[in-house]
Amino acid sequence: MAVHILTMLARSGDENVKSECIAGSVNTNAVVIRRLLGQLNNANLVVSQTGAFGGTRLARQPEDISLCEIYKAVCCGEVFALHPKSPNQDCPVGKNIEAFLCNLQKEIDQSVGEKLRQYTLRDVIAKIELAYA
Amino acid sequence: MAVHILTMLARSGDENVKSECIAGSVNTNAVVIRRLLGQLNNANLVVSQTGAFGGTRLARQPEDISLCEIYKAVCCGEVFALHPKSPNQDCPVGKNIEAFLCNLQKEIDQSVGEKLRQYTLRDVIAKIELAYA
DNA sequence: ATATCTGTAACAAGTATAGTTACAATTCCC
DNA sequence: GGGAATTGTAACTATACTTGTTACAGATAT
Repeated sequence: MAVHILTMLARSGDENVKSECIAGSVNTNAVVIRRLLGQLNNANLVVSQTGAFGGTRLARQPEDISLCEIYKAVCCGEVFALHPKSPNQDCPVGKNIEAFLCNLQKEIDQSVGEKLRQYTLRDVIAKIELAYA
Repeated sequence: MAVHILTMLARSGDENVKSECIAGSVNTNAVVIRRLLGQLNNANLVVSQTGAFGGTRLARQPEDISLCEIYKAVCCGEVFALHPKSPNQDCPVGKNIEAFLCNLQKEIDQSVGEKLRQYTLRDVIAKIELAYA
Protein backbone atom coordinates (compact mmCIF):
# COMPACT_ATOMS: atom_id res chain seq x y z
CA MET A 1 0.00 0.00 0.00
CA ALA A 2 2.86 2.39 0.73
CA VAL A 3 4.29 1.75 -2.74
CA HIS A 4 0.85 2.29 -4.20
CA ILE A 5 0.46 5.61 -2.40
CA LEU A 6 3.87 6.88 -3.40
CA THR A 7 3.32 5.84 -7.00
CA MET A 8 0.14 7.89 -7.05
CA LEU A 9 1.99 10.88 -5.62
CA ALA A 10 4.84 10.45 -8.08
CA ARG A 11 2.45 10.57 -10.99
CA SER A 12 0.96 13.83 -9.72
CA GLY A 13 4.25 15.67 -9.59
CA ASP A 14 4.12 18.85 -7.54
CA GLU A 15 0.36 18.82 -7.16
CA ASN A 16 -1.06 18.02 -3.73
CA VAL A 17 -3.04 14.80 -3.63
CA LYS A 18 -5.83 14.32 -1.10
CA SER A 19 -5.91 11.26 1.13
CA GLU A 20 -9.49 10.70 -0.03
CA CYS A 21 -8.34 10.42 -3.62
CA ILE A 22 -5.58 7.93 -2.77
CA ALA A 23 -8.05 5.94 -0.68
CA GLY A 24 -10.24 5.60 -3.74
CA SER A 25 -7.48 4.00 -5.74
CA VAL A 26 -6.21 1.78 -2.93
CA ASN A 27 -9.80 0.88 -2.14
CA THR A 28 -9.75 1.66 1.55
CA ASN A 29 -10.52 4.41 4.04
CA ALA A 30 -8.82 7.81 3.94
CA VAL A 31 -7.67 7.45 7.54
CA VAL A 32 -5.81 4.27 6.69
CA ILE A 33 -3.99 6.24 4.01
CA ARG A 34 -3.26 9.12 6.35
CA ARG A 35 -1.78 6.71 8.87
CA LEU A 36 0.63 5.42 6.26
CA LEU A 37 1.35 8.93 5.04
CA GLY A 38 2.33 9.75 8.61
CA GLN A 39 4.98 7.02 8.55
CA LEU A 40 6.17 8.11 5.13
CA ASN A 41 6.36 11.65 6.41
CA ASN A 42 8.47 10.56 9.38
CA ALA A 43 10.84 9.00 6.89
CA ASN A 44 10.93 12.29 4.95
CA LEU A 45 9.54 10.74 1.83
CA VAL A 46 6.48 12.97 1.55
CA VAL A 47 5.37 16.45 2.51
CA SER A 48 1.84 17.13 3.70
CA GLN A 49 -0.14 20.30 3.95
CA THR A 50 -3.22 20.76 6.11
CA GLY A 51 -6.14 23.01 5.37
CA ALA A 52 -8.19 23.70 2.29
CA PHE A 53 -6.53 22.62 -0.95
CA GLY A 54 -4.06 20.73 1.18
CA GLY A 55 -2.83 17.22 0.53
CA THR A 56 0.44 15.40 0.10
CA ARG A 57 3.23 15.34 -2.45
CA LEU A 58 6.59 13.62 -2.74
CA ALA A 59 9.46 15.18 -0.84
CA ARG A 60 11.90 14.17 -3.58
CA GLN A 61 11.99 13.10 -7.19
CA PRO A 62 10.75 9.52 -7.85
CA GLU A 63 14.22 8.44 -9.03
CA ASP A 64 15.61 9.38 -5.62
CA ILE A 65 13.24 7.19 -3.62
CA SER A 66 14.15 3.52 -3.48
CA LEU A 67 11.80 0.75 -2.51
CA CYS A 68 14.19 -0.01 0.33
CA GLU A 69 13.49 3.35 1.93
CA ILE A 70 9.78 2.76 1.58
CA TYR A 71 10.12 -0.68 3.12
CA LYS A 72 12.06 0.65 6.08
CA ALA A 73 9.61 3.49 6.56
CA VAL A 74 6.64 1.19 7.04
CA CYS A 75 7.98 -2.28 7.80
CA CYS A 76 6.72 -3.65 11.04
CA GLY A 77 8.63 -6.87 11.55
CA GLU A 78 11.20 -9.22 10.21
CA VAL A 79 11.22 -11.91 7.56
CA PHE A 80 10.78 -14.67 10.09
CA ALA A 81 9.67 -14.58 13.72
CA LEU A 82 11.75 -15.24 16.81
CA HIS A 83 10.50 -17.21 19.82
CA PRO A 84 7.50 -15.50 21.40
CA LYS A 85 8.80 -16.40 24.85
CA SER A 86 12.52 -16.64 25.52
CA PRO A 87 13.75 -20.23 25.28
CA ASN A 88 14.95 -22.16 28.31
CA GLN A 89 18.32 -20.72 29.34
CA ASP A 90 19.29 -23.96 31.09
CA CYS A 91 19.45 -25.78 27.77
CA PRO A 92 22.59 -25.28 25.66
CA VAL A 93 20.47 -24.92 22.54
CA GLY A 94 17.90 -22.64 24.14
CA LYS A 95 20.63 -20.50 25.63
CA ASN A 96 22.40 -19.82 22.34
CA ILE A 97 19.89 -20.14 19.54
CA GLU A 98 18.40 -16.69 19.94
CA ALA A 99 21.67 -14.91 19.31
CA PHE A 100 22.22 -17.00 16.22
CA LEU A 101 18.73 -16.38 14.86
CA CYS A 102 18.96 -12.70 15.62
CA ASN A 103 22.16 -12.41 13.60
CA LEU A 104 20.57 -14.40 10.81
CA GLN A 105 17.61 -12.03 10.79
CA LYS A 106 19.91 -9.07 10.39
CA GLU A 107 21.73 -10.77 7.56
CA ILE A 108 18.51 -11.60 5.74
CA ASP A 109 17.16 -8.14 6.31
CA GLN A 110 20.27 -6.67 4.75
CA SER A 111 19.90 -8.97 1.78
CA VAL A 112 16.29 -7.91 1.30
CA GLY A 113 17.33 -4.29 1.62
CA GLU A 114 19.95 -4.66 -1.10
CA LYS A 115 17.42 -6.16 -3.44
CA LEU A 116 14.88 -3.44 -2.80
CA ARG A 117 17.51 -0.74 -3.18
CA GLN A 118 17.79 -1.74 -6.84
CA TYR A 119 14.37 -0.26 -7.57
CA THR A 120 13.20 3.31 -7.37
CA LEU A 121 9.72 4.76 -7.64
CA ARG A 122 10.63 5.80 -11.17
CA ASP A 123 11.04 2.12 -12.07
CA VAL A 124 7.64 1.33 -10.61
CA ILE A 125 6.01 4.06 -12.69
CA ALA A 126 7.76 2.80 -15.81
CA LYS A 127 6.58 -0.78 -15.24
CA ILE A 128 3.02 0.31 -14.60
CA GLU A 129 2.80 2.66 -17.55
CA LEU A 130 4.23 -0.04 -19.77
CA ALA A 131 1.40 -2.32 -18.69
CA TYR A 132 -1.33 -0.14 -20.16
CA ALA A 133 0.58 1.42 -23.04
CA MET B 1 11.22 -22.26 16.68
CA ALA B 2 11.49 -24.71 13.79
CA VAL B 3 15.25 -24.17 13.69
CA HIS B 4 15.39 -24.64 17.44
CA ILE B 5 13.48 -27.91 17.21
CA LEU B 6 15.60 -29.30 14.41
CA THR B 7 18.79 -28.28 16.18
CA MET B 8 17.67 -30.27 19.23
CA LEU B 9 16.93 -33.28 17.03
CA ALA B 10 20.26 -32.94 15.24
CA ARG B 11 22.12 -33.04 18.53
CA SER B 12 20.33 -36.25 19.51
CA GLY B 13 21.34 -38.18 16.42
CA ASP B 14 19.28 -41.33 15.88
CA GLU B 15 17.59 -41.18 19.25
CA ASN B 16 13.89 -40.29 19.34
CA VAL B 17 13.17 -37.01 21.08
CA LYS B 18 9.81 -36.42 22.76
CA SER B 19 7.77 -33.31 22.01
CA GLU B 20 7.60 -32.69 25.75
CA CYS B 21 11.38 -32.50 25.94
CA ILE B 22 11.62 -30.06 23.05
CA ALA B 23 8.82 -27.99 24.57
CA GLY B 24 10.92 -27.67 27.72
CA SER B 25 13.81 -26.16 25.80
CA VAL B 26 11.68 -23.93 23.58
CA ASN B 27 9.69 -22.92 26.64
CA THR B 28 6.24 -23.66 25.30
CA ASN B 29 3.57 -26.34 25.18
CA ALA B 30 4.18 -29.79 23.67
CA VAL B 31 1.24 -29.40 21.30
CA VAL B 32 2.77 -26.29 19.80
CA ILE B 33 5.87 -28.34 19.10
CA ARG B 34 3.88 -31.20 17.62
CA ARG B 35 2.13 -28.79 15.30
CA LEU B 36 5.45 -27.60 13.96
CA LEU B 37 6.76 -31.16 13.79
CA GLY B 38 3.77 -31.96 11.62
CA GLN B 39 4.83 -29.30 9.12
CA LEU B 40 8.43 -30.47 9.24
CA ASN B 41 7.22 -34.00 8.68
CA ASN B 42 5.23 -32.92 5.61
CA ALA B 43 8.44 -31.46 4.27
CA ASN B 44 10.22 -34.77 4.93
CA LEU B 45 12.67 -33.22 7.32
CA VAL B 46 11.80 -35.39 10.31
CA VAL B 47 10.43 -38.83 11.09
CA SER B 48 8.03 -39.38 13.96
CA GLN B 49 7.05 -42.49 15.82
CA THR B 50 3.92 -42.83 17.92
CA GLY B 51 3.49 -45.01 20.96
CA ALA B 52 5.62 -45.68 24.01
CA PHE B 53 9.25 -44.67 23.62
CA GLY B 54 8.17 -42.80 20.48
CA GLY B 55 9.30 -39.36 19.46
CA THR B 56 10.92 -37.66 16.53
CA ARG B 57 14.30 -37.71 14.81
CA LEU B 58 15.82 -36.10 11.75
CA ALA B 59 15.03 -37.71 8.42
CA ARG B 60 18.49 -36.79 7.11
CA GLN B 61 21.92 -35.76 8.28
CA PRO B 62 22.17 -32.18 9.59
CA GLU B 63 24.53 -31.20 6.76
CA ASP B 64 21.81 -32.15 4.26
CA ILE B 65 19.15 -29.85 5.73
CA SER B 66 19.41 -26.21 4.74
CA LEU B 67 17.73 -23.35 6.57
CA CYS B 68 15.94 -22.62 3.31
CA GLU B 69 14.13 -25.94 3.46
CA ILE B 70 13.14 -25.26 7.03
CA TYR B 71 11.89 -21.80 6.11
CA LYS B 72 9.80 -23.14 3.28
CA ALA B 73 8.41 -25.91 5.45
CA VAL B 74 6.96 -23.53 8.01
CA CYS B 75 6.79 -20.09 6.43
CA CYS B 76 3.32 -18.66 6.42
CA GLY B 77 3.62 -15.48 4.45
CA GLU B 78 5.83 -13.19 2.48
CA VAL B 79 8.35 -10.54 3.35
CA PHE B 80 5.85 -7.74 2.83
CA ALA B 81 2.08 -7.74 2.55
CA LEU B 82 -0.06 -7.05 -0.48
CA HIS B 83 -3.27 -5.02 -0.39
CA PRO B 84 -5.87 -6.64 1.89
CA LYS B 85 -8.60 -5.68 -0.60
CA SER B 86 -7.90 -5.50 -4.31
CA PRO B 87 -7.18 -1.93 -5.41
CA ASN B 88 -9.52 0.04 -7.66
CA GLN B 89 -9.30 -1.46 -11.15
CA ASP B 90 -10.54 1.79 -12.72
CA CYS B 91 -7.33 3.54 -11.70
CA PRO B 92 -4.25 2.92 -13.87
CA VAL B 93 -2.10 2.55 -10.77
CA GLY B 94 -4.57 0.35 -8.92
CA LYS B 95 -5.02 -1.82 -11.96
CA ASN B 96 -1.35 -2.62 -12.44
CA ILE B 97 0.38 -2.29 -9.10
CA GLU B 98 -0.62 -5.69 -7.79
CA ALA B 99 1.09 -7.56 -10.60
CA PHE B 100 4.23 -5.54 -10.05
CA LEU B 101 4.24 -6.11 -6.29
CA CYS B 102 3.55 -9.78 -6.73
CA ASN B 103 6.55 -10.19 -8.99
CA LEU B 104 8.65 -8.21 -6.56
CA GLN B 105 7.55 -10.51 -3.75
CA LYS B 106 8.69 -13.52 -5.72
CA GLU B 107 12.02 -11.92 -6.45
CA ILE B 108 12.59 -11.05 -2.80
CA ASP B 109 11.52 -14.49 -1.70
CA GLN B 110 14.05 -16.03 -4.04
CA SER B 111 16.75 -13.77 -2.69
CA VAL B 112 15.91 -14.75 0.89
CA GLY B 113 15.92 -18.40 -0.14
CA GLU B 114 19.39 -18.11 -1.65
CA LYS B 115 20.73 -16.58 1.53
CA LEU B 116 19.17 -19.25 3.73
CA ARG B 117 20.41 -21.99 1.44
CA GLN B 118 23.94 -21.05 2.47
CA TYR B 119 23.39 -22.47 5.95
CA THR B 120 22.72 -26.02 7.02
CA LEU B 121 21.69 -27.39 10.40
CA ARG B 122 25.30 -28.47 10.81
CA ASP B 123 26.36 -24.84 10.69
CA VAL B 124 23.80 -23.95 13.33
CA ILE B 125 25.12 -26.65 15.65
CA ALA B 126 28.68 -25.48 15.08
CA LYS B 127 27.81 -21.88 15.93
CA ILE B 128 25.92 -22.87 19.05
CA GLU B 129 28.56 -25.24 20.36
CA LEU B 130 31.19 -22.61 19.75
CA ALA B 131 29.22 -20.24 21.95
CA TYR B 132 29.59 -22.37 25.07
CA ALA B 133 32.94 -23.99 24.35
C1' DA C 1 -2.93 -55.12 29.38
C1' DT C 2 -0.84 -51.04 30.52
C1' DA C 3 1.77 -47.11 30.16
C1' DT C 4 3.55 -43.86 26.98
C1' DC C 5 3.60 -41.02 22.85
C1' DT C 6 1.96 -38.76 18.70
C1' DG C 7 -1.70 -36.46 15.92
C1' DT C 8 -5.36 -33.55 15.93
C1' DA C 9 -9.63 -31.25 17.18
C1' DA C 10 -11.66 -27.71 19.89
C1' DC C 11 -11.55 -23.74 22.43
C1' DA C 12 -9.83 -19.58 25.15
C1' DA C 13 -6.89 -15.63 25.37
C1' DG C 14 -3.98 -12.32 23.63
C1' DT C 15 -2.40 -9.39 19.83
C1' DA C 16 -2.38 -7.06 15.48
C1' DT C 17 -4.52 -4.87 11.59
C1' DA C 18 -8.16 -2.62 9.10
C1' DG C 19 -11.84 -0.01 8.98
C1' DT C 20 -14.77 3.55 10.88
C1' DT C 21 -16.41 7.73 13.30
C1' DA C 22 -15.38 11.90 15.35
C1' DC C 23 -13.16 16.07 16.09
C1' DA C 24 -9.42 19.57 16.87
C1' DA C 25 -6.03 22.15 14.27
C1' DT C 26 -4.73 24.27 10.09
C1' DT C 27 -5.16 26.75 5.85
C1' DC C 28 -7.23 28.85 1.77
C1' DC C 29 -10.53 31.91 -0.25
C1' DC C 30 -14.04 35.27 -0.14
C1' DG D 1 -13.08 37.63 9.94
C1' DG D 2 -15.97 33.56 8.58
C1' DG D 3 -16.77 29.45 6.15
C1' DA D 4 -15.21 25.44 3.69
C1' DA D 5 -11.84 21.94 3.12
C1' DT D 6 -8.23 18.98 4.60
C1' DT D 7 -4.82 16.75 7.67
C1' DG D 8 -3.57 14.49 12.16
C1' DT D 9 -4.95 11.65 15.60
C1' DA D 10 -7.71 9.41 19.21
C1' DA D 11 -11.03 5.94 20.19
C1' DC D 12 -13.62 2.13 19.16
C1' DT D 13 -15.21 -2.16 16.61
C1' DA D 14 -14.65 -6.12 13.88
C1' DT D 15 -11.87 -9.56 11.99
C1' DA D 16 -8.24 -12.61 11.86
C1' DC D 17 -4.22 -14.89 13.38
C1' DT D 18 -1.17 -17.01 16.72
C1' DT D 19 -0.31 -19.20 20.99
C1' DG D 20 -1.38 -21.81 24.60
C1' DT D 21 -4.27 -25.33 26.66
C1' DT D 22 -7.26 -29.40 27.39
C1' DA D 23 -8.92 -33.56 25.74
C1' DC D 24 -8.85 -37.77 23.52
C1' DA D 25 -8.32 -41.34 19.79
C1' DG D 26 -4.79 -44.19 17.70
C1' DA D 27 -0.34 -46.46 17.83
C1' DT D 28 3.44 -48.95 20.03
C1' DA D 29 6.83 -50.98 23.27
C1' DT D 30 7.25 -53.85 27.35
